[in-house]
Amino acid sequence: MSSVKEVAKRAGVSSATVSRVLNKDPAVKPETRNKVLQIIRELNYKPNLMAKNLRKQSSKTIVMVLPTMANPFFAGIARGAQAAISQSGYNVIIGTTEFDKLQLSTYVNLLNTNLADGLILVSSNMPKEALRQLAKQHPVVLCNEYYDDLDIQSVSINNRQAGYDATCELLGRGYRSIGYITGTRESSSLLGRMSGYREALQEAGIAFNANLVAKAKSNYEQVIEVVNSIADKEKSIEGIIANSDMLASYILKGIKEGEIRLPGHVGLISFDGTFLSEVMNPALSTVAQPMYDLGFSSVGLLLQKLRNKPETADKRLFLPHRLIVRET
Amino acid sequence: MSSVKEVAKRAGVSSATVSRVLNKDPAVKPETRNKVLQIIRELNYKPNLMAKNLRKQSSKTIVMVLPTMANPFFAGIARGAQAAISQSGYNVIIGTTEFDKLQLSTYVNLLNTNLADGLILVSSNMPKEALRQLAKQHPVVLCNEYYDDLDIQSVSINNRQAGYDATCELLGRGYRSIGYITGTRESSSLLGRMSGYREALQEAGIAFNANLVAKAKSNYEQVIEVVNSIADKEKSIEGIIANSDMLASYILKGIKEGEIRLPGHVGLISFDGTFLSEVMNPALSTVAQPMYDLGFSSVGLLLQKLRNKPETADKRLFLPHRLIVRET
DNA sequence: CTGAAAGCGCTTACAG
DNA sequence: CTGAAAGCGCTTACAG
Repeated sequence: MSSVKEVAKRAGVSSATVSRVLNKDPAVKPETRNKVLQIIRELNYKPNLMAKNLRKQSSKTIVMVLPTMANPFFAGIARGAQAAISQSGYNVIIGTTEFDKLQLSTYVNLLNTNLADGLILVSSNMPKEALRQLAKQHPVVLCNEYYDDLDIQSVSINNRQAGYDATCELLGRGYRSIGYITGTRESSSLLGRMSGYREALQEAGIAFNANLVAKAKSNYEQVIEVVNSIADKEKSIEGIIANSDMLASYILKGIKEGEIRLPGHVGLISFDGTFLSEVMNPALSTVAQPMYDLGFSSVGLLLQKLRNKPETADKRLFLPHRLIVRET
Repeated sequence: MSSVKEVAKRAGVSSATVSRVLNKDPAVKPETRNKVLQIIRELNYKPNLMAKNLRKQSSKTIVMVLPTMANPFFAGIARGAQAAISQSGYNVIIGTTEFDKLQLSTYVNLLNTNLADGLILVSSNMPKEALRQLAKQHPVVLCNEYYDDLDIQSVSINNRQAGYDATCELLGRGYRSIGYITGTRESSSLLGRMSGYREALQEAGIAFNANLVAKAKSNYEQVIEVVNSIADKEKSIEGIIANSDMLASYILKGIKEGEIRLPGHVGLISFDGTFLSEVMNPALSTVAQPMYDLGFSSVGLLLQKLRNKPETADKRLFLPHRLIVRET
């Protein structure tokens, strides 16, 4: 493995000059530059970026932490992130917590040990205080979640509006008893959607009914159980909003298998708009999120921070969602 | 940000001693160690791993390159990889090529610039010669693919056997005209499966019919077109093997939408066994691959190489697959 | 058991 | 336009 030193020796110049050529310093005389470039080619020299990064005090690496890759929604966000980073000169370490709180510290440690320059937290349920502390010390961008009282840049859809839109669709079909199935995580996005849900109900003159709302872990058995328990309590249920395509796909399967006992036809709208929603039978009505753009923008905003560009005015970036009505 | 130097000063010792404490050198006197550890806690000192890695000439990072996260099969492999790396002291950069050949060089460059120590190529279609060169210079592990004449460690299922098993299942139902739909990529895994397919046909006394085999890009329209073109040529088609759950899900959708014109009922078996196969309606029969273990083992083998452990005897690790017969 | 010194491979302020 | 020297923050062979 050759080094600047070796290139320098062979080119008859100093290491400083080689470094200048490498960094496209225009001050270098053309002849010198060409000589150096030729030697670089001859030796097939590649700079050691660990050394460069140490010297420059930057790892040129960012971290994106997602709950899991098992949900295509998050996989879509990761794709957007990859695309955004690809020509930037940065690398991205994509990590998942798999819903295990301990894991997050692993990734935060990358910041503390100078292995990463910034962090994107996707659908993180990190406590607000911890988040505040973290963002004080390192560049952080939130994806999908946001806190009005925290000065952290975020990217997401307008969840209140999205919840409102989904509910209105079901109300528009004449349904008055509408359930809401969520995952087990408390989150600002869920709160937003729930407030839109309540708002739409209120406008329709329907009282909020806590019996119609329930949490389920993201596995088939739990979802079946939870939907049945709602249906048992509220025989008149006509519609269900599922907080993700994954949840909705389990519900659909449960209905088909006869394991979910619903009183009759029930309208179903989910969130995310992954390919799952297209491919299911019946095809899912869903509030599509711009997964790719969510990931892409998150990276864009973080890079902007890292490069000390003047920040965009808004601390919160809202990307448009889109209600897609299909068969459910 | 504090450094070993600062810790050393405050603890009244040299940097060397601080470093020894950090690295759990047993030679350090207990009193000294405790004093140092106390200062480390007081200052909340975290070592700069860029510096450490430069000195140790290892990035403690590996790269896993996958075709895309959009396919849950690859997402499953990534999950296994994450799990395997988590307690290892290494980090993994997970990259996707999104079927763009140029992208791969980005990740290979991480090796050349000392930003990564080793590489896992998942379902890579890198040309064999390039692969040989690469593996000469860097630790490489292949996942899903393998080359008998290349001395590179690999992890995969036994694709010949898997193709054989899938075909036998359809033959066992009495079908004699069985199609095979693949993606557009040439690969050793596909060749393996095809040879199992042909072997099973031959054993059943059925001549191989090239009209029944076709490639499609992984998008709905292409799959519809390709399946229809086979069905047009071979009116008697009774069974289809799809090279992935993704392909099969498009076929199912095409049938349901009436866009695929099949002569009658057709048996369908896919590969992978992602959650898609469970959740589709009808539920897919599939040759399940141990996604998680494929990712996990790939990382395990690469770490073994990096740590200079004596390598396991076999260059090829075959993990078991499992035929799951559901509704299709 | 511990320290002084060298060095990993870069970059850059300074001097000329 | 270019070089000598210092330094990023660690680790380790050597000496004592």
